[in-house]
Amino acid sequence: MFFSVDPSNGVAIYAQIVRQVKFAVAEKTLRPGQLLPSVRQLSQQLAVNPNTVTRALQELQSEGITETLRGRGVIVCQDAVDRCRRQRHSILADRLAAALTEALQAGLSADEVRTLVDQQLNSLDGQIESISELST
Amino acid sequence: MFFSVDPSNGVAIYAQIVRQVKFAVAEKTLRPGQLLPSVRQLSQQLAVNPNTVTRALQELQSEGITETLRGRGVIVCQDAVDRCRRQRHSILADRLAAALTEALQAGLSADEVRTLVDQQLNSLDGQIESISELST
Amino acid sequence: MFFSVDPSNGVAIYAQIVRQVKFAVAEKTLRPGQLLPSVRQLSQQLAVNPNTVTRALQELQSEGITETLRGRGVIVCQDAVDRCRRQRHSILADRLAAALTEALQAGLSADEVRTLVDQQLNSLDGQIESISELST
Amino acid sequence: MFFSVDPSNGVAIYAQIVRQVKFAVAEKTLRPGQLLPSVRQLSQQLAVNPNTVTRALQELQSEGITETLRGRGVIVCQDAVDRCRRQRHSILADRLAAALTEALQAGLSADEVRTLVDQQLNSLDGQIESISELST
DNA sequence: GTGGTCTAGACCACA
DNA sequence: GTGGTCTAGACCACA
Repeated sequence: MFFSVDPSNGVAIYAQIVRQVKFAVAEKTLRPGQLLPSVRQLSQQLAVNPNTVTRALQELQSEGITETLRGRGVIVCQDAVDRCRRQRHSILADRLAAALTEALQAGLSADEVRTLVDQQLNSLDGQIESISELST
Repeated sequence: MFFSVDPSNGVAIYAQIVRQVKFAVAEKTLRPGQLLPSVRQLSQQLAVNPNTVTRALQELQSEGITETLRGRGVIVCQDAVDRCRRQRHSILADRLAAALTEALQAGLSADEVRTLVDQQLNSLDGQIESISELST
Repeated sequence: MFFSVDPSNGVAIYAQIVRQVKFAVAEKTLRPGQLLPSVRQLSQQLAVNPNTVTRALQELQSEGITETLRGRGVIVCQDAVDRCRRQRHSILADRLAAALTEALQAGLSADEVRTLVDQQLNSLDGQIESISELST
Repeated sequence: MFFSVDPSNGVAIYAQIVRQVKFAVAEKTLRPGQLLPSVRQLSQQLAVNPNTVTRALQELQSEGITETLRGRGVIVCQDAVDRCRRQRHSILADRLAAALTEALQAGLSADEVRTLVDQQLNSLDGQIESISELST
């Protein structure tokens, strides 16, 4: 359903997985107590090595977002939603801030940046809606 | 004068340097024929290992943006401005698009993203102006 | 100098490494700011795969015991000593408690256990002293 | 009656079951010819998957401690008592030795270890007596 | 030289 | 079927 990974976007693959899981928990697409897709499923779906998925799950577990039930799978912790919500905002804001800073330093004015953002939001918004529809 | 590097922003340091040089050329802050700061100066200014700067200069040279004058230093090529202008737009747009896509996929609406962008532009704009003034 | 690993003692190898590093920090054999042996050195010294060492270092980093200096190595955090001291006691006590519980449940009396402990301490004490001397 | 399992004590669950059966035989809590509790009973009592119990029984059978009577259940072999007694001592001593070695290597003195052992024996001893009473 | 990331694949414990 | 651990080895960024 919902995870995707871009090997060339500068963020480590395992970190992209970590972020998307947190986002899904914040969004309640993934609910406390719910089983994550298995390592094997995820690694196939993302076309990524199982160990890379495992690395992401280790990180999530060490942050107390997920919990392992031996032989059953990995579930979302009861108290993960709040933590994920708080992190979601700062993760997104940090990344946006980095991109915007770069644009301003590159000599664009704030207005030029706003225009660029609007263009992109319009085109992206359409794409993402259609992706969501596809997966329905 | 104008370069800065953020080791934790997901983009390799040498790539950040490459981008900033291209941006400066596109902006005419750095003009064809002009000498770049030396590897030593740059590495000190950025608090970065000289090899990392060298790596960036190799990249710029292989893309035909800069040229080495033996015993003198590294200069911007005559025909680099156009190429840098074209690249600037796509580099910034790609990075913004990646950040915006992530925000939309994380469940924010286009309007929420626009609000976030505005907040950040306002705060960043102030900071960057004051940085520019400092370096004047 | 000081790390050793027993692949067959029921505790995962990476966890044994984690514990020994914490113990060394608690003991001040390893001091804040000091570089750990490199992954390659440790993996050779312990006759263990480098990835296993890396796994241990990830754990230590996620607990805030160590910190990575890119290209330089891994150092002990300034505030790690207290945390390691507190953990050392509980790690040792937990493990001892498990072994002692097992002995009592197996039908030994408290006195029999004490005798067994004394025998072992006497023989072990000698061995460990001689190991320390060897490495001097 | 007497078995208990700790999923987080570093020893595989099936191995904990094997050990406790051997201990019970050594103690004559479980006598030659006597039927063990059924796989279902044991797995319920220990809150463990039946396959894990089965795995333990396979191990016991392959060591000649128990024997299967088709349609009746699993009984203790006639000659198991001596073997279990011999093993009990070495199992307990090995595990204690490992825990004590770790404590000494972690920098505790033999006296500090003895004190720790005494504290624990006192508190454990009480607990285990009360458990035994409960199950009477 | 340093650690970080990723792939490929083995074997184990548990359900 | 599930995840956990470990090995072996590649390639990258940075010092």
